[in-house]
Amino acid sequence: MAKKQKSFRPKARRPRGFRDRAGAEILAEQAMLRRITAVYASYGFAPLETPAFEYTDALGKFLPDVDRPNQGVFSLQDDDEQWMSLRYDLTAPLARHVAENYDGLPKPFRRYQVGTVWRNEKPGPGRFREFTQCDADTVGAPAPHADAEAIMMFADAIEAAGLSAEDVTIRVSSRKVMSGLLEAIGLDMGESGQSGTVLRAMDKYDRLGAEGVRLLLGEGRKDDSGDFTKGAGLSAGQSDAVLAFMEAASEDNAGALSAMRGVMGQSAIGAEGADELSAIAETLDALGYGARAKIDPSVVRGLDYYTGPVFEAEVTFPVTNEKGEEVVFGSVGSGGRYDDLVKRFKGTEVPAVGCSVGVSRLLTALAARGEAEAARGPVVVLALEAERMPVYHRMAADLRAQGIAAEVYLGGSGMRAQLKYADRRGASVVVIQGEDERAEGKVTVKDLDLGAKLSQTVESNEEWRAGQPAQVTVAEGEMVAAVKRALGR
RNA sequence: GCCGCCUUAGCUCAGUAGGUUAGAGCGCUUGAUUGUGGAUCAAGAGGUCCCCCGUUCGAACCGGGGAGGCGGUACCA
Repeated sequence: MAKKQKSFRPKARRPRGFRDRAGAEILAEQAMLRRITAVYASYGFAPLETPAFEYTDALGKFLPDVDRPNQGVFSLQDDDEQWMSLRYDLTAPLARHVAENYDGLPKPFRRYQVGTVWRNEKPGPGRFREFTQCDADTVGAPAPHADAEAIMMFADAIEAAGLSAEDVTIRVSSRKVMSGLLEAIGLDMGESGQSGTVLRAMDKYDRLGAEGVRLLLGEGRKDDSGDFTKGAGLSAGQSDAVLAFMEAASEDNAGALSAMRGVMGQSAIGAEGADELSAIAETLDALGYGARAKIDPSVVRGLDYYTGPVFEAEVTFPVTNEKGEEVVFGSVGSGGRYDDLVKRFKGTEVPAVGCSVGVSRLLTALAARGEAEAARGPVVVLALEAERMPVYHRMAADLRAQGIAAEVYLGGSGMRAQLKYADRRGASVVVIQGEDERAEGKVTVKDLDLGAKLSQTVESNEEWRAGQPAQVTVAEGEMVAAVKRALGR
């Protein structure tokens, strides 16, 4: 009773792994999405939207043998007790959509989709629990040509997003050759966790190198932080085979494939995968994508719904965080073939292949290269005399009519503060009509960019005060034209 | 999940063998420079020193627990 009762104030904070975004970042993402979807559309794909929530069973995300959704998806129970989950990718909802509308859709069905997805995982550098994906998929196309097309379109999309061909490598492999490898060393793809451990170890080849992978294939490995990862427990001979397979990657796709075939021996599934990859590589080379997209057995991809070719894109330049530290930066997009996903609903096999561009990560990568464009603000019309507000609004309206973004200053501060405001908004131009101009029926148009530039050479206070070379005073009727000149239009 | 590092003003960071009013730079606000952002000068605002518990006469500083951030590692269905 002694203490003064404090009123409750919630702490203003965001949930972990989620973030606010504003201004330039949103504009950059929108621009990137426009460029990517334009590529998809040019390949003949049509847009589709699906809801953020799906029934958990439609996503296939119930924990094994338990009546609860998997960790990793955000889930809640509807008022009828049914579990719903936020989508964690755009592929599962596509499969549901296709299965639900199967008879009415043209096959192959080609759609692209932009959407937010959610993953209940630990956030990492450039990794969040809410992010945007931009996918394109072809459903009902069994031929390896569809896979080749998906890879080429994927490459085009990333290039359109702003990463040139040299900035990115696309590594291509196939679930089938991985099965072939496992078969060759006497493991069954479906059986136990061991094959999974082997695949995950392979996935780390580019990061840990041959020695690290060998440890993970065998007893296990202790990483730099001192954490121990249990290995797959393979024999030395088995590990040798896996590593030989990994080292099959080379400049030459044909060479890589023949080396992979050598390791896989008699495996039928492996041979099938290699044949498909061979066909894909042929198309990629013929169309000029060979330098960017290479056969590389170290691509694995976690998603277990892939059934055939898989691919993923990584940036080739170093990425640093805001502290300037170089950071392990994962893929900026991926894709592959998933022939069984629609089958879950329909019973019949519906082959499908697609790609997914990680827009948020691409933006992070581009930002890390310092390529964020400074966004320009609107023209700001100063409000100097309260009774003249309608006139200021008229000026702004006249500018908008010419397609120029413009706003009237609506705060309560003086001229100095208004200019400061315009400066912070990134305005290039301000329109000023104070007492003096009004008396003469004129308007002053001030070029802030030019002024800033000129100010760099100004030395003395007098010079600073004296000249305002970056502004012109014109008749009211000339205002729009003067603004256009200042904007360089 | 596991391992490591970190958490002092809006930002970047100092700081003290534990001892009354916790600092700097930048930023911000206001003013000066005959109505003007960016130069210059002056003044000012702004901090539960992440949170809780403990040790102590006394803790931002020591101990324990927790949270958050960053990085690595695992997982990523």
